[in-house]
Amino acid sequence: MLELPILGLLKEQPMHGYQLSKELTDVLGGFWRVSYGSLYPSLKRLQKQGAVEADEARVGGRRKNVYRITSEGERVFDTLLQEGGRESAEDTTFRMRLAFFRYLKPESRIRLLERRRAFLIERLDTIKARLATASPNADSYTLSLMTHGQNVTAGDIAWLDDLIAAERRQVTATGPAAATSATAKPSRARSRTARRTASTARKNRRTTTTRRKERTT
Amino acid sequence: MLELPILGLLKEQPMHGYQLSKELTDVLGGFWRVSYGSLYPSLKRLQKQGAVEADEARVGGRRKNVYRITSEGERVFDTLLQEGGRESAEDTTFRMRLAFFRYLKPESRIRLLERRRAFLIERLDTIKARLATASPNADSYTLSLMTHGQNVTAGDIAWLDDLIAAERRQVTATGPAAATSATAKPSRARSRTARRTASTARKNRRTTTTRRKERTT
DNA sequence: AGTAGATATATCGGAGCGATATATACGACC
DNA sequence: GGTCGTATATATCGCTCCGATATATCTACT
Repeated sequence: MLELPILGLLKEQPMHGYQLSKELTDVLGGFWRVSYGSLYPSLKRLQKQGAVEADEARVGGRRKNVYRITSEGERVFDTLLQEGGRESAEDTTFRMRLAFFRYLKPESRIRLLERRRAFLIERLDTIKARLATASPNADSYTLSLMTHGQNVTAGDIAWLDDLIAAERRQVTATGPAAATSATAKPSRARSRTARRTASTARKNRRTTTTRRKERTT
Repeated sequence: MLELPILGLLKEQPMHGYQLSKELTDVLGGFWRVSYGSLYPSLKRLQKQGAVEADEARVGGRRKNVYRITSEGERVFDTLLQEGGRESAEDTTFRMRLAFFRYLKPESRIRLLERRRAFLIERLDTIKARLATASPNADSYTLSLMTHGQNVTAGDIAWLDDLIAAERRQVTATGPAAATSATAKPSRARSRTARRTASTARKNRRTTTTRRKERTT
């Protein structure tokens, strides 16, 4: 899954490995920090797969392998952005996808956000069930762990609800049939339309569909 | 670090691999789910290291390797519980430690809680700094990711503050000089003293010599 | 008798990680 | 002028973990 953010960065401009390692740290907002032991093998895999191509450059006596994404790579990127991904790294994978959400059409964004939401609801239910049954004889620290996990999960769901609400608002505002915004992003700089997703909302969640449960905290 | 929860469970009672895989899922409150590809190699490492010993049992025609912790294993457990651990898995490692906090003295608990707190404060500062500098030209989703990360981290810190306060209250209530370990934890750890005398008495002769690899069969 | 599912151990290939090796470039300090 | 520390840059080693899969046996139901 490291392939996803690598290709995502190479979509913006060709880069060499070291530069990628720096920018990859930023792209998820400071979590994540890649290791060279992951990055360089990953680049080789992508190269063998035909998703990237390397041009050797030389600045002074210093060698650089400048990678650029191919059309095959673009296809791989689209696939990774929307599908698959191992469940064990679900949280990380979701963050990676979100970091490149600007390349998705609003409907796809909503689909992924709701898939993630369903996953978290399931996790929340698991925790609740466990808390309900194992409560009497459990260790107090484990109990605290579970309660905290419940709160965090509920908070994550509320956050997703905000994101979903913002996307829906944007779709209906732009016109439900238009939806072209994914194709022509100039660079990583924001699209003005999607800009207020994070800041607004918090008041009018509870959209149209069957939402209840959570919010307990 | 999988060794920590394995030894922690074996401290309570001897178990075979499959049983461990079940209980390991519980021990962290439903997060974590171990894989056999982690568990069995991990058990072999522990065995080679002398931290656990296996007794082959047979129920009907079915073979079981029942593992029991050694005194060396107890020492390894204490070390793992208090020190080291890779930074990349910091979150998971902390959860594992917390799940076995009952084996620590209150002062050690407070020390670990505050170490964790310092780590999270640093993470929070990093996020804040990043938000302050990269704010104007960043992608809105990345921004949202960082803001949410900031909130979650702040929540974690508040949770830790509660845990620390609870520990301190308990220390001063019991008497600052008393500090007898687990101090009235009703939890799952009871009745271990009797069992431990039996098992330690049994293994004292084996410690220094003839560690003959493994008990293959 | 047949089969579905739980119990039980084990290994394979692959991916990520921390550490480390090997260079070059460049400013700072003495 | 030398050299020390830091940043740039690529690459690999050993290890752990993971998902998937193989191989059995036992139980329960059909």
